[in-house]
Amino acid sequence: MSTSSQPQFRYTQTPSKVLHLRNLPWECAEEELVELCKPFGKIVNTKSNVGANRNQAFVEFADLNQAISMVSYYASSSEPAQIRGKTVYIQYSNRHEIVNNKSPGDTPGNVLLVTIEGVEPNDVTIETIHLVFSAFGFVHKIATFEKAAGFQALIQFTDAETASSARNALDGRSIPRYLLPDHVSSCYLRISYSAHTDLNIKFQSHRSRDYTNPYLPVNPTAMEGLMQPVVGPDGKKQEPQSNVLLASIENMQYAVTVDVLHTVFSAFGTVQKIAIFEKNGGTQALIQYPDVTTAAVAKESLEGHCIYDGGYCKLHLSYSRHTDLNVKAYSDKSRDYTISDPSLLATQVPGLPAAPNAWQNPQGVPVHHGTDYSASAAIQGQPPAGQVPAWDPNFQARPPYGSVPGQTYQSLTAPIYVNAARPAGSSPLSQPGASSIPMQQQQQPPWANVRQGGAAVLGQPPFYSR
DNA sequence: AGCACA
Repeated sequence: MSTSSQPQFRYTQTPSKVLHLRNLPWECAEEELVELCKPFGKIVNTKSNVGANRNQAFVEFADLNQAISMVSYYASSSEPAQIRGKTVYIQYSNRHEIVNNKSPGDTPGNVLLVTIEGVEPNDVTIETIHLVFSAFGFVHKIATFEKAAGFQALIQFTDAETASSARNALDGRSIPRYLLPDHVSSCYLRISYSAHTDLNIKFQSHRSRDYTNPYLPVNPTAMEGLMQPVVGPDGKKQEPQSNVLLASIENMQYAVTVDVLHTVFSAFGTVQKIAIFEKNGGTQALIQYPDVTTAAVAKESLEGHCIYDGGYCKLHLSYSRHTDLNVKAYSDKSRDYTISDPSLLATQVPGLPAAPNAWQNPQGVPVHHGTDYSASAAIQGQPPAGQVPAWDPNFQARPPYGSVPGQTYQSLTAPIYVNAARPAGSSPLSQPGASSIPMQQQQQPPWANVRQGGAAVLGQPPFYSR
């Protein structure tokens, strides 16, 4: 009898854009896969360290013919495909695309995000970190900070290759015992790539260093104790005030855009910058004011209130530890209103006064994480030429506020709004057609109209419904 | 040396 029950034979596999590579050398890097495969076409995705032995990988070409050309070439070649002198076996994968293979931290860059596990921040000095990572090349800058994930450091190398060698050598390893205090038994490094390319270090301090600029001033207040919690009159700890507010948005039934936040928070003063990001499955935003006083007023006025009536998009506010956000001048998740020249909006020239403190917000800065290898321009926060973001075309498509009442305008991206069609009594706070939204810009945002079926509470900040 | 669930 034939063995027809076997699922697949190698000679009957159907071609696929995705190739399955096995017998790879130990810890084969994605760069090595790309080197091997890119002569045959454009690689749009990879997945390495697959299988029990982590010695298999997948490579996806842009075009089926490119995958066919690679398989065909090595099928008839006298020299087998090799990486580090080891023969690599190549077949068509039985899938036709690599799905969601990469977390952002796997996209190589010159800056590493290092989480130091099992230690208190004081156990590992910045000098120790510098020593350990200098073994792989010149360390330009280091910024350390404490996050929910623990004690972390951003370490900037000259290039992605140097960073990669450090990551490959140190990820999962411990800092040598003799560099640690006696009471620390183990200290594991978890290393991924940061999306940053250039850290902005303001001061030499116990938490940050710029080794490219020895004349950078030493920050007297950046030493111990700057961020000690303030104790209030009731003895409770109060978080230190800041000009930057952290807003958590609860029950977000409607999209909350940068523009929505800008209008809400502009009621209390000039909003300099906004960044929206996802954290712990929820949506959060950072809103930067010029001063602490303005932020404090906004916080007190808005805490617990809803952007939309009916309990939708409820705001919870706290003070951020940030003082100056590093955000893209214009993206769907961030805005820098301090850049006034429209030509700068598109290019965000590095080194402008308005682009500081890259290191302060390693997780909050919205960054495009493309799986395409050509996406590096976006990672650097600079839109490719010719792809200058435009204002939402819906803005222009809408009639000015106060046009025919009752007329409905539908947007692809927002819930349906109806001009001034708010049911009487749904909110005692805002009057139809008498909005006092303090507009900072000429553009007419879609939500300036009142949402159908309930009064939006935009526009009269001191009286938001709870 | 033989197919991924993060």
